[in-house]
Amino acid sequence: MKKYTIKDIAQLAGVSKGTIDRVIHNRGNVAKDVEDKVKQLLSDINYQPNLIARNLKNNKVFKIGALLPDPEKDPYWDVCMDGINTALSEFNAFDVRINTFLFDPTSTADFLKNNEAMLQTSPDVILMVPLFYKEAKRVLEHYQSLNIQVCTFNNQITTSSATFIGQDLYQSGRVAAKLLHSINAGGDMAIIHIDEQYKNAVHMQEKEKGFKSYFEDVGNYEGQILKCKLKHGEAEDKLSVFLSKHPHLKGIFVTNSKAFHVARVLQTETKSQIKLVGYDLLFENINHLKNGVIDFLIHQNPRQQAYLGMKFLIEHLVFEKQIPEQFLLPIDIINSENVAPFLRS
Amino acid sequence: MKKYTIKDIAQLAGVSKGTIDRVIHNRGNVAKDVEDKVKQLLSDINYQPNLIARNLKNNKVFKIGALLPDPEKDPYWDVCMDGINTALSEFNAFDVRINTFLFDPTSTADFLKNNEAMLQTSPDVILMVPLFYKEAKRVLEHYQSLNIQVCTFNNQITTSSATFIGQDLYQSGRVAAKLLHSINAGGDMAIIHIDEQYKNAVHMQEKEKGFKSYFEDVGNYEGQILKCKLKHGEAEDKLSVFLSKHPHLKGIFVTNSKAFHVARVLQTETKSQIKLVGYDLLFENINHLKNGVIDFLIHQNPRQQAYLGMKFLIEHLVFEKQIPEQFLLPIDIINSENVAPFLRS
DNA sequence: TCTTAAATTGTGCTCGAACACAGCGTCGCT
DNA sequence: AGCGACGCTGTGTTCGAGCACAATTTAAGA
Repeated sequence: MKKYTIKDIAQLAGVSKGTIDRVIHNRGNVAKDVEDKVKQLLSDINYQPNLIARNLKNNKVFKIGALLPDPEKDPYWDVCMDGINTALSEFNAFDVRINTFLFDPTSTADFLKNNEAMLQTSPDVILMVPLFYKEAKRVLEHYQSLNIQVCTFNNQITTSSATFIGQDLYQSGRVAAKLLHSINAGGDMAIIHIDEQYKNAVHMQEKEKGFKSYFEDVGNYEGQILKCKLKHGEAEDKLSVFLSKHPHLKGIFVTNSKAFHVARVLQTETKSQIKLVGYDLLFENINHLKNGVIDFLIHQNPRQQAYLGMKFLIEHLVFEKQIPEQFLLPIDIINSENVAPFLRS
Repeated sequence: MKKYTIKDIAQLAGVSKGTIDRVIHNRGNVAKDVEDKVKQLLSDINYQPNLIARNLKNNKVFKIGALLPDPEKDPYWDVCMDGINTALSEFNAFDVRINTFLFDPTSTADFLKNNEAMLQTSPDVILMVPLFYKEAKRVLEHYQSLNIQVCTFNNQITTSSATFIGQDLYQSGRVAAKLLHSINAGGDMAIIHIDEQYKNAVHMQEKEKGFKSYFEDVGNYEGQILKCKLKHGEAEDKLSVFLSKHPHLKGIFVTNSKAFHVARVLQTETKSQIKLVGYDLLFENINHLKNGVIDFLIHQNPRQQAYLGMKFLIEHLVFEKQIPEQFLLPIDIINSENVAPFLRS
């Protein structure tokens, strides 16, 4: 219960605080028997250094590098900065500085360029969205060799040792399936991938797998599970064709934040009975959620992901806390009635 | 960007650090013109004192009093201690001590007794669940007169100035309504209050109001909205009678954590088509969620409520942060597929 | 003008950890 | 014996804020 200081321990051990300090930091120049005795004492009383005092003395400016997709190019990333700033303000007692670099989420070259720029600022730790698998892998290996702690979020680079913060995508596919199953008596279901690029391929595949696995677990589900890929620009036209081909379709699962494209098409059909589940609280998605065309959205909570990443990194720097290898956020189910508080928290 | 210290400011103002300190803390004994000049300077450079150094010097032990319902009497409260301990461990760099007092959630006398005991420990700030309106109101007024900062959660005492952390109950009723509306083609709905006691009356009424308001907004909803109150002990028998009286019933909304009672009854009916929505991740509720008798649960997140309360209080003590008057948590929708991570986070 | 009280301002120590440096004893070598 | 080298230990300063107390200036009264 009582908090021991180095001075207390010095007195107990009958030596000076300098010697205790040498033992604690393994700085040598301590007689073997004294070292053993002090080490024993330290563990006996479970000595915890006063981190306040340590930080005051060290008086260090911690530098964090952030490498994120540019929200101007994709509004999905808009809220990340909020999360980062929340974490920063929680720790504004400490001198933590951040250098943010925004890359074009469609350009691997821009990713690498900004990564170089970030390296120039010689950050102590790094927060990044490893959007491009191959490039991110190499970059992460580089940081590991430099012994720089990294937190990644949104995308999991499984081969990397960097900490990952995000959702269980397979399970989120199952959540979507369960939702569509709940709100439909039965019928055909469609998994729709929109604007699929190789960078997101793994994402969408995991969700698809989870979705399918749910209906397999249900056991001889009466309807069919269809699949449809749509490319940018032609998405809405192709979708209309797809819908007319499948009149028994009862539910649609869009595997990314582009559900609003589907919603636009469904909206034109009079009295569509097709239920729609998608991802992410984009402005247009929320509008369709409120007017009833989208039934549920799954919230991936990029704000919280960025917030947690920052928090982990800062606590690591300031308190030398260990960062978990992986942190999976809960899968938030959103409908028209509970959406409001998620937009600000 | 640069961090100014008292010494820096003293130099800039051409006085000693003692004078700066007197100005900052309004301790008087400073010539008017010097005071004005220093104050101007402080605001010009937006001086932020180094809270690390302040805490080191003050070296204070902060005492928090906690007054919570006993989890042994109602398992709903089980996870509160987890939340409290999480907050405590996040701030273990500071010397924050907590004295927890558990009261019987069925006894106002026990609430008052434990409150007295807590007062004896002379806490700096207090975290409490003001379960009993009348008694809690008086207690809170007392603390206000003692100038002790209080965080309450779970129950809102609207007349009090104490901070409240919890959910928007009216809105959570709307969420339940929307969910039942989504998973049913139509039909009668029942709001079921189980074990209603005066202490929870407001709770349940708010949820009921929200639930009804949703169906009013839908506009000439085809089914009826029924209501049913069940008392402890006879709940399941009375419910069977109620169900046989209302054969067109399609959905049930249980306004507290006792949905498992309804689930037990529904389970016996072969192929029941009645959908069920309730509250809280109790063990038995989760089992029924997984076997499909309960369709959705609304998570009130008592762990998070307790965690946030502690966090607010500690940040207030340590960093002198202001605590918001009210903090409403998002309303989490839980089904069988996303329940897992909520049990530990 | 001198004395004394009051008003103002400056100095120095403290908190706990980190680390530089000084001190001291022992040993070996010439 | 004299000398440095080395191993070990103790001392003192630093970080920034807070506060007690010393020091100085100013005002007031005789």
